[in-house]
Amino acid sequence: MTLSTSRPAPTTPDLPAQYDPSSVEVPLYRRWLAAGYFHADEQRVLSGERSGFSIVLPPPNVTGDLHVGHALDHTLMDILARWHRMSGDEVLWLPGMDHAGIATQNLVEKQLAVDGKTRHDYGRELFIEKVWDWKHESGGAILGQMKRLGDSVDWSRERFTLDDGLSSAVQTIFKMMFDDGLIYRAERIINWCPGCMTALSDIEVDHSDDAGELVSIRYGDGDDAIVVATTRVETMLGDTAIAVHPEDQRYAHLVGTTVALPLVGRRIPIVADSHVEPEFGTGAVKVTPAHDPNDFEIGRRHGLPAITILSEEADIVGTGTPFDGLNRFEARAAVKEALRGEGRIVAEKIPYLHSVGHCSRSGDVVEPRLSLQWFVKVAPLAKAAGDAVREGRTRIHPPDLAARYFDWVDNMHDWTISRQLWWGHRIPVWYGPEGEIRCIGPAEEPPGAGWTQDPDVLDTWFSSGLWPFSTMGWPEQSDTLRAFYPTSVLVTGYDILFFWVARMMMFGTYLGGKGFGGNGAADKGADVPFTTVALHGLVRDQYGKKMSKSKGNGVDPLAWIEKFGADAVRFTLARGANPGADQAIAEKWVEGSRNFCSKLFNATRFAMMNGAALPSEPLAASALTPADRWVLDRLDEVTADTTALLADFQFGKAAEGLYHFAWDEFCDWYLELAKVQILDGAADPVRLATTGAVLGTVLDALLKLLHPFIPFVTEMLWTALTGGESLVVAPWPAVSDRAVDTAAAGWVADVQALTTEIRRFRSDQGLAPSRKVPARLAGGDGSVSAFAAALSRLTDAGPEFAATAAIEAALADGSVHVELDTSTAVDVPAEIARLTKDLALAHKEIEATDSKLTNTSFMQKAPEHVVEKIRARAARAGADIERLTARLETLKGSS
RNA sequence: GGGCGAUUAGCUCAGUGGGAGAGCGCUUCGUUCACACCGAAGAGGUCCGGGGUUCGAAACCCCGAUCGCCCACCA
Repeated sequence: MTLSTSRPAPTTPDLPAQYDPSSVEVPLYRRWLAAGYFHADEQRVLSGERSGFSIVLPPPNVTGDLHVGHALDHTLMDILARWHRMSGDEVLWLPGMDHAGIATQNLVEKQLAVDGKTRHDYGRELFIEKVWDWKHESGGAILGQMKRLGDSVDWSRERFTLDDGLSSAVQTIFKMMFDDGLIYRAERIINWCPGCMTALSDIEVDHSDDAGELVSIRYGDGDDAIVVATTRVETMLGDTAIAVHPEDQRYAHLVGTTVALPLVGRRIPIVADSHVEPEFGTGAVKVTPAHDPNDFEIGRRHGLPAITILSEEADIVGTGTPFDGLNRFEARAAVKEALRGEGRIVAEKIPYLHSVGHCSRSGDVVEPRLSLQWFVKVAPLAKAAGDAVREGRTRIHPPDLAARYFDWVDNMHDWTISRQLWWGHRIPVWYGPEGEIRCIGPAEEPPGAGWTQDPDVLDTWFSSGLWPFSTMGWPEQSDTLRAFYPTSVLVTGYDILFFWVARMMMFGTYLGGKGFGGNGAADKGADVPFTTVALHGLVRDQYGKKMSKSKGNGVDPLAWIEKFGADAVRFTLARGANPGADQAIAEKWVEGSRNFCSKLFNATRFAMMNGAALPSEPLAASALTPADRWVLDRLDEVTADTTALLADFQFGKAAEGLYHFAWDEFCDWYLELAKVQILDGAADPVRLATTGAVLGTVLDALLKLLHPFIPFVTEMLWTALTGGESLVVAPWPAVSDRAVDTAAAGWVADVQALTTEIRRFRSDQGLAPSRKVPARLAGGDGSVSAFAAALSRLTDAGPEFAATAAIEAALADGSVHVELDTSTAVDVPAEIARLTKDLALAHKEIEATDSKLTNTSFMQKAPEHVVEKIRARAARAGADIERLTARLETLKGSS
């Protein structure tokens, strides 16, 4: 359509002709930083001026790069942070990094290996210096990438898990737990990674079903012979017993006797233990207490010795056999060969799929190994962590994922926290000359000569488990803790519910139970580290497949940011984020989000060219057209919906709702109707001004609502539109107290329905769009003139087309209808076919509604609004049939 | 071995008791000045299968199938 040239000369807004995110986003972020918008002020909270809202960023590994999972995680956190900031909360979003013990040490060791060196060539002190050097040079690339994404974190509070303050927190809580008997040292079977040469906790072990070979070996001879099966043949060198079930009659006569261990010659007892399942295999099992957790327990019950036969490198050691020095896999073959030589292999090459543990870092097969390590006694801590969720002090969202959490906290084994590494928090325990042990707090002096500190460091998750409060200054009493602890919400993927969330809950509830460490800080509600956990899913590729390096289907979010803008990447991720559910992403979808940003840009620019501006005084209801009232009502609904959805962490639905309002309603209909009003308004300054004010009002609120999702483009447009300082600190839109105008909504619905019908008619008839189709209104009262004007603009109706046949489209009240003139070149057979099809559909609809309306049980039980809806459907279908039949007869008559 | 989730248009997914939806893709038409990163009109689905509850089921219950994920010390 064409706007009249008689309207006032458009003002050219201070906006470029086309939106280019790359030239806008980086400077905008710099401006935000310079203005200090992201800085949190404790005093505003402590004084009661504002409510505090806090999030700690899940610290990325210092070795890490921004991957698409981070981009999702960060986008959702930023949406919450920006939304709360606009809502008037004092927001603290605290960033930082994790030292990532094994990962980082491995990485630096690999660099040393290039020069043929190992960490031992440097020694502990120098090696750690080298890691720090690396950290300062190339670590933390992700922090720069976060800026590119637009994260509104408070950079002045950036923390690192090895910072002095955090180290002090680690040492403090270690000593507290040590003194409480919750940390102990013991010789246990632990997961040992021969590649990394360190102990691992359960969660650092990935299990996979590997194909193995089950080998049956005969121990003893003659009547005393007993056959056992194993997949780890080499461990027989460390056997110290054979176990059978106590009620297994087959072996009852052997229990209490001994048998010679093949190849070694030691005599080992046959014991009865109910752990053995008589139905499995031969019902007899070899017992290797030093290299199998079950066997260790059996050994303990029966007082069996544990003989270690594997070194830290997983080589056979100390057996006094020729196998000493072989690695475990060589030994497996060699021992089997030797046993075969003695005729002791009863069966072999039996394929057996069984679960094998692999180091999550190096991939090496983990070896269960008896070892002296430090442990956290988990049961009491896990109980408290579980209760906090059971009692609702911490809510898990979505709630069904709480089941997984309980599964974990209710079944966790004691946690191996010592690591045979150098990079990390060194265990604050010293050993004295007389075998004494002393745990040293951060304020204490280390003991003097003759004492040595434990060489091991703590599991990385020990320090990251303290993250919510260690970053806020604990164990010192701090205003930050008082203002912002416990944190408001923890946002993370459900995949680290066990790894991280549960550990933070354990430490947080432990401290909470002790009055938060007894220092009086954050005394209210500080019994949990966060009040809500909002879990999102994993990002997958466009076919729903998990992204991985080996599959080559991983994506680089930065490449997309460069190509389409950070807003586009953020909006795509937000749109796909349904609580706890995985989502797929593809470049095409990012492109779609970019298009949305462009659409928003063009719409705003156009509106500004046509006088869009914030009204200086409230809109006068009397000056508003039905279209105005409709769009303002819809804006209220969208504002209320968006706010409610964000409060419920329904990011995807919130984004979706804004997308459709902005594009399908505001751009597609209101802007088109506004053109009509501007055209008419050329002679009516009040109408012109009102339209500009409505455009300004809607855009102002829409840009605010979208700002948390797409902060850059909205900021640029909003400052241009309103001259305001920044959306970052602009107030979140409120729902107006204006009553919803249902008549206006009906008016617009009618315009939409009729417009669509007329367009379809033209399309079906193959009429060129350049050809005018007249749409004349018949009936109705005076208010119809505005309707007619709107309709004629939207459909390009014109006078050139003379009328004969008519399609009657009834309005809701039936008082107005539209006549289309179709005398020229109508494709009669095609039109008849279309009408016949529509008629059939209408009849089907009548059947469906009739069957309900004549159904007495339905009429008795169905709620009134449902019945009303069905009556309306029936009425509409009835009218359709009448109209379609009439037109069909006309057409048939003319052909 | 235990637990959880999914199955809706070609693809990715919303919809959880009352007329089958969105984005992308596809077909046709259109560069009349906000936007071709656009507009208009369309095509396309026995809502995995089978039972049940209900006036009414894509939705609730049961059984089954397929896929996926998590946990797990069965030699």
